[in-house]
Amino acid sequence: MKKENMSENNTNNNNNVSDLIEQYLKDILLEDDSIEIKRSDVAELFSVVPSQINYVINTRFNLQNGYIIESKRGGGGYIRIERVHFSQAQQVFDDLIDVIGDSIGQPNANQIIQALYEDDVITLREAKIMISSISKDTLRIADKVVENTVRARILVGMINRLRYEEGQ
Amino acid sequence: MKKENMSENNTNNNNNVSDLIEQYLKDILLEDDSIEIKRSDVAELFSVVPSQINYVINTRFNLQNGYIIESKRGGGGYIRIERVHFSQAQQVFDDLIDVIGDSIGQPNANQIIQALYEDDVITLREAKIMISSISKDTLRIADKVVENTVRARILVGMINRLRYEEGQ
DNA sequence: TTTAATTAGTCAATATTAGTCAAACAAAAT
DNA sequence: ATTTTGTTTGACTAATATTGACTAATTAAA
Repeated sequence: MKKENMSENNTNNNNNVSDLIEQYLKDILLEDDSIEIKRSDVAELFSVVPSQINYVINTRFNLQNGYIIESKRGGGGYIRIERVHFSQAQQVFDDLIDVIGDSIGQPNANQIIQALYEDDVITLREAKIMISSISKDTLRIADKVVENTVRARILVGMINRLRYEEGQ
Repeated sequence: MKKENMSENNTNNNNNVSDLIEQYLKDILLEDDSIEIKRSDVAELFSVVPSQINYVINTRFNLQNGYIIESKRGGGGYIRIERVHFSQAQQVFDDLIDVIGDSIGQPNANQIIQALYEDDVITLREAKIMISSISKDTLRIADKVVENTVRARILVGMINRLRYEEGQ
């Protein structure tokens, strides 16, 4: 992972608070793979409204950037930012997701899962779990078009989950 | 028996008393499969009102989480928390499917998957695949009622798959 | 057997967080 | 100059935790 500055400014005359908050969080993440913050604390530290923390997280700490966010509301609530490590097979995942598109039938979906298994990306048990999750009998959606749409989403969701692992 | 939570694999420094009580009870449960507490004692230990113990038990020690609760009022009353071992009892698959019914929200579904992981019925990776398959963001079904129905079917489908895998 | 004491359960009000969304504003691009 | 994109703000929403008044069950004492 590089930590180079995004294109816009190597010139540090940056009075964009969101960038400062981003840098603040990334500095802490240099120490640890995962941090927990209290939204209101960070907001106060930078004198911004709490929802700006959400903005920073949504724009700079999303999955594409290599972070997973978890949070909890209520007393003792928190936002956790965790850095993830991407697996090798990104291109394969991209291609598969491309093939799936936004609709896929059960036979094709099974083929894709089978291929992942044969490529040692997933185990046999994982393959079986995935197959059962998208089977026609499991979904039981009357409208074929909707069924294929939902199946595509589930399959893409699971494949996206294979992209990364937490921790080191 | 895993002690780390899937979503909390790091040092967790939050000030939420309910979480502390949960951890306190789970620490004791590491020794024994079943414990008996006196509600008022635990409440006093953590300086909370007694009914908060009920809150902790209801939210963290329900069947979905792999625990059975029994209690008795009156003099010498108690609350017993008993850990259920999923892998030991086919029956529990039935109970889980019963709990799921034909509709389930994402938080409850995640709890069930988490419990299956903690009881070594599924691996961490399998748990994460399952969670992503039923997540709100994956399904993206506008109608909440339909979403919960589809989620229930997917989860039941996957759990049934695990049942047939039993005994490798 | 009746009553008192001793437990746990329920439920709703309140408190404490984080999330969403769209409007206002600012900066960059055309 | 205008349009497009990114940032900041705050009103409203949602989730979770905490508290306490009231209820219910059980045992102990009168």
